[in-house]
Amino acid sequence: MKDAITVAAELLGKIIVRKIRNRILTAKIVETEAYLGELDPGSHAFRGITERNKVMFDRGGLVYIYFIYGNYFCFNVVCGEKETANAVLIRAAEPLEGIPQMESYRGKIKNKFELTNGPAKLCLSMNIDKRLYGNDLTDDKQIFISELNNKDKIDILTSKRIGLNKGSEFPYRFFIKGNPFVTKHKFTVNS
DNA sequence: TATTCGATGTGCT
DNA sequence: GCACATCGAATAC
Repeated sequence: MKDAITVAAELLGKIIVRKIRNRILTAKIVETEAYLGELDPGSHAFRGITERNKVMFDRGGLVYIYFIYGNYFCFNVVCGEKETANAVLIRAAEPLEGIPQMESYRGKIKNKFELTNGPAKLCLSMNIDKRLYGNDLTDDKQIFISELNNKDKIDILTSKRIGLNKGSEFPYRFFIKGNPFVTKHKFTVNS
Protein backbone atom coordinates (compact mmCIF):
# COMPACT_ATOMS: atom_id res chain seq x y z
CA MET A 1 0.00 0.00 0.00
CA LYS A 2 1.27 3.46 -0.91
CA ASP A 3 1.62 6.67 1.04
CA ALA A 4 -0.39 9.80 0.27
CA ILE A 5 2.37 11.62 -1.61
CA THR A 6 2.84 8.75 -4.05
CA VAL A 7 -0.90 8.32 -4.53
CA ALA A 8 -1.48 12.06 -4.98
CA ALA A 9 0.97 12.11 -7.89
CA GLU A 10 -0.29 8.84 -9.38
CA LEU A 11 -3.95 9.92 -9.34
CA LEU A 12 -3.24 12.80 -11.74
CA GLY A 13 -4.61 11.91 -15.17
CA LYS A 14 -6.85 9.15 -13.87
CA ILE A 15 -10.62 9.23 -14.22
CA ILE A 16 -13.29 9.65 -11.58
CA VAL A 17 -16.30 7.58 -12.64
CA ARG A 18 -19.60 8.50 -11.00
CA LYS A 19 -22.70 6.45 -11.78
CA ILE A 20 -26.10 7.75 -10.79
CA ARG A 21 -28.91 5.38 -11.72
CA ASN A 22 -28.38 4.86 -15.46
CA ARG A 23 -26.34 8.00 -16.00
CA ILE A 24 -22.54 8.22 -16.04
CA LEU A 25 -20.33 11.17 -15.21
CA THR A 26 -16.56 11.10 -15.74
CA ALA A 27 -13.77 13.59 -15.14
CA LYS A 28 -9.98 13.50 -15.34
CA ILE A 29 -8.17 14.34 -12.11
CA VAL A 30 -5.90 17.37 -12.62
CA GLU A 31 -5.11 18.55 -9.08
CA THR A 32 -4.59 16.73 -5.75
CA GLU A 33 -3.19 17.30 -2.28
CA ALA A 34 -1.54 14.75 0.03
CA TYR A 35 -2.37 14.58 3.75
CA LEU A 36 -0.09 12.48 5.90
CA GLY A 37 -2.30 11.50 8.80
CA GLU A 38 -1.39 11.90 12.43
CA LEU A 39 2.09 13.26 11.63
CA ASP A 40 0.73 16.09 9.48
CA PRO A 41 -0.42 19.29 11.21
CA GLY A 42 -2.56 20.12 8.17
CA SER A 43 -4.49 16.85 8.25
CA HIS A 44 -7.87 16.27 9.85
CA ALA A 45 -6.24 13.19 11.39
CA PHE A 46 -3.55 15.18 13.23
CA ARG A 47 -5.45 15.12 16.52
CA GLY A 48 -6.39 11.49 16.22
CA ILE A 49 -9.56 9.66 15.33
CA THR A 50 -12.96 11.40 15.48
CA GLU A 51 -16.43 10.61 14.22
CA ARG A 52 -15.77 12.73 11.13
CA ASN A 53 -12.35 11.34 10.15
CA LYS A 54 -12.59 7.72 11.27
CA VAL A 55 -12.57 6.33 7.73
CA MET A 56 -9.11 7.85 7.22
CA PHE A 57 -7.80 5.33 9.73
CA ASP A 58 -9.28 2.44 7.80
CA ARG A 59 -7.71 0.72 4.77
CA GLY A 60 -6.66 2.42 1.56
CA GLY A 61 -9.19 2.70 -1.26
CA LEU A 62 -12.08 4.00 0.80
CA VAL A 63 -13.83 7.35 0.27
CA TYR A 64 -13.45 10.14 2.84
CA ILE A 65 -15.98 12.95 2.43
CA TYR A 66 -16.08 15.91 4.78
CA PHE A 67 -18.44 18.85 5.16
CA ILE A 68 -16.60 22.17 5.30
CA TYR A 69 -17.45 25.77 6.21
CA GLY A 70 -21.04 24.76 6.84
CA ASN A 71 -21.73 24.67 3.11
CA TYR A 72 -19.67 22.30 1.02
CA PHE A 73 -18.34 18.76 0.64
CA CYS A 74 -14.83 17.69 -0.33
CA PHE A 75 -13.80 14.30 -1.73
CA ASN A 76 -10.72 12.36 -0.57
CA VAL A 77 -9.18 9.00 -1.41
CA VAL A 78 -7.93 7.17 1.68
CA CYS A 79 -4.60 5.41 1.12
CA GLY A 80 -1.90 3.59 3.04
CA GLU A 81 -2.30 0.73 5.50
CA LYS A 82 -5.16 0.39 7.94
CA GLU A 83 -4.28 2.30 11.16
CA THR A 84 -2.44 4.97 9.20
CA ALA A 85 -4.52 7.98 8.15
CA ASN A 86 -3.07 8.89 4.77
CA ALA A 87 -5.49 10.55 2.36
CA VAL A 88 -5.50 12.49 -0.91
CA LEU A 89 -7.84 15.42 -1.48
CA ILE A 90 -9.11 15.66 -5.05
CA ARG A 91 -9.03 19.41 -5.70
CA ALA A 92 -9.93 19.68 -9.39
CA ALA A 93 -10.82 17.65 -12.47
CA GLU A 94 -11.54 18.07 -16.17
CA PRO A 95 -15.10 17.02 -17.14
CA LEU A 96 -15.25 14.36 -19.85
CA GLU A 97 -18.68 12.68 -19.99
CA GLY A 98 -22.08 13.79 -18.72
CA ILE A 99 -21.30 17.50 -18.81
CA PRO A 100 -24.94 18.64 -19.20
CA GLN A 101 -25.86 16.58 -16.14
CA MET A 102 -22.97 18.11 -14.20
CA GLU A 103 -24.12 21.59 -15.15
CA SER A 104 -27.52 20.72 -13.79
CA TYR A 105 -26.11 19.64 -10.41
CA ARG A 106 -23.69 22.57 -10.26
CA GLY A 107 -26.14 25.38 -10.97
CA LYS A 108 -25.37 28.76 -12.46
CA ILE A 109 -21.79 29.26 -13.68
CA LYS A 110 -20.11 31.83 -15.92
CA ASN A 111 -17.80 29.48 -17.84
CA LYS A 112 -17.12 25.75 -18.19
CA PHE A 113 -14.06 25.85 -15.94
CA GLU A 114 -16.16 26.73 -12.91
CA LEU A 115 -17.78 23.32 -13.18
CA THR A 116 -14.93 21.46 -11.47
CA ASN A 117 -11.99 23.79 -10.76
CA GLY A 118 -12.17 23.41 -6.98
CA PRO A 119 -12.82 20.66 -4.44
CA ALA A 120 -16.34 21.76 -3.49
CA LYS A 121 -17.26 22.60 -7.09
CA LEU A 122 -16.19 19.12 -8.17
CA CYS A 123 -18.42 17.56 -5.52
CA LEU A 124 -21.40 19.67 -6.55
CA SER A 125 -21.03 18.83 -10.25
CA MET A 126 -20.58 15.10 -9.67
CA ASN A 127 -23.23 14.88 -6.96
CA ILE A 128 -20.70 13.70 -4.38
CA ASP A 129 -21.82 14.04 -0.76
CA LYS A 130 -21.93 12.30 2.63
CA ARG A 131 -23.88 9.37 1.17
CA LEU A 132 -20.60 8.12 -0.36
CA TYR A 133 -18.66 8.31 2.93
CA GLY A 134 -16.73 5.06 3.46
CA ASN A 135 -17.56 3.56 0.06
CA ASP A 136 -14.83 1.31 -1.37
CA LEU A 137 -13.45 2.72 -4.63
CA THR A 138 -12.06 -0.71 -5.55
CA ASP A 139 -15.51 -2.35 -5.33
CA ASP A 140 -18.30 0.14 -5.79
CA LYS A 141 -20.93 0.78 -8.45
CA GLN A 142 -21.55 4.44 -7.67
CA ILE A 143 -18.01 5.85 -7.67
CA PHE A 144 -14.60 4.50 -8.64
CA ILE A 145 -11.31 5.45 -10.29
CA SER A 146 -10.38 4.34 -13.81
CA GLU A 147 -7.13 4.51 -15.74
CA LEU A 148 -6.89 6.79 -18.74
CA ASN A 149 -5.98 4.58 -21.69
CA ASN A 150 -4.26 7.16 -23.83
CA LYS A 151 -0.63 8.15 -23.88
CA ASP A 152 -0.87 11.80 -23.03
CA LYS A 153 2.36 13.02 -21.56
CA ILE A 154 1.63 14.68 -18.23
CA ASP A 155 3.92 17.25 -16.68
CA ILE A 156 3.42 17.34 -12.92
CA LEU A 157 4.13 20.44 -10.87
CA THR A 158 3.96 20.90 -7.11
CA SER A 159 3.24 23.72 -4.69
CA LYS A 160 2.21 24.38 -1.13
CA ARG A 161 -1.22 23.15 -0.13
CA ILE A 162 -4.05 25.67 -0.39
CA GLY A 163 -6.28 26.99 2.36
CA LEU A 164 -4.21 25.80 5.32
CA ASN A 165 -2.50 27.65 8.11
CA LYS A 166 -0.92 24.74 9.96
CA GLY A 167 1.28 22.53 7.82
CA SER A 168 1.13 24.87 4.82
CA GLU A 169 4.90 24.90 4.33
CA PHE A 170 5.11 21.46 2.71
CA PRO A 171 4.88 21.04 -1.10
CA TYR A 172 2.15 18.42 -1.07
CA ARG A 173 -0.06 19.87 -3.79
CA PHE A 174 0.25 18.21 -7.21
CA PHE A 175 -1.26 19.38 -10.48
CA ILE A 176 -1.01 18.93 -14.23
CA LYS A 177 0.99 21.70 -15.87
CA GLY A 178 -1.08 23.94 -18.08
CA ASN A 179 -4.44 22.31 -17.49
CA PRO A 180 -7.13 25.03 -17.42
CA PHE A 181 -9.19 23.24 -14.77
CA VAL A 182 -6.46 23.55 -12.13
CA THR A 183 -7.54 26.02 -9.44
CA LYS A 184 -6.31 29.57 -9.86
CA HIS A 185 -4.06 30.59 -7.02
CA LYS A 186 -1.19 32.85 -6.11
CA PHE A 187 1.02 29.87 -5.28
CA THR A 188 1.61 28.12 -8.55
CA VAL A 189 4.98 26.48 -9.09
CA ASN A 190 7.12 25.15 -6.26
CA SER A 191 6.35 28.16 -4.14
C1' DT B 1 -8.19 43.79 -10.23
C1' DA B 2 -7.59 42.96 -5.19
C1' DT B 3 -9.41 42.33 -0.85
C1' DT B 4 -13.12 41.49 2.43
C1' DC B 5 -16.94 39.09 4.03
C1' DG B 6 -21.16 36.11 4.74
C1' DA B 7 -22.90 31.55 4.91
C1' DT B 8 -22.79 28.07 8.71
C1' DG B 9 -21.78 22.48 10.50
C1' DT B 10 -18.18 20.16 13.01
C1' DG B 11 -14.61 19.66 16.25
C1' DC B 12 -11.64 21.73 19.21
C1' DT B 13 -10.30 24.76 23.62
C1' DG C 1 -16.06 30.82 21.47
C1' DC C 2 -13.10 30.11 17.39
C1' DA C 3 -10.85 27.87 13.50
C1' DC C 4 -11.63 25.50 9.44
C1' DA C 5 -8.52 21.13 3.28
C1' DT C 6 -14.54 26.78 0.28
C1' DC C 7 -17.07 29.63 -2.71
C1' DG C 8 -19.19 33.63 -4.60
C1' DA C 9 -20.97 38.14 -3.87
C1' DA C 10 -19.91 42.71 -2.32
C1' DT C 11 -16.81 46.24 -1.73
C1' DA C 12 -12.72 49.00 -2.35
C1' DC C 13 -9.67 51.01 -5.50
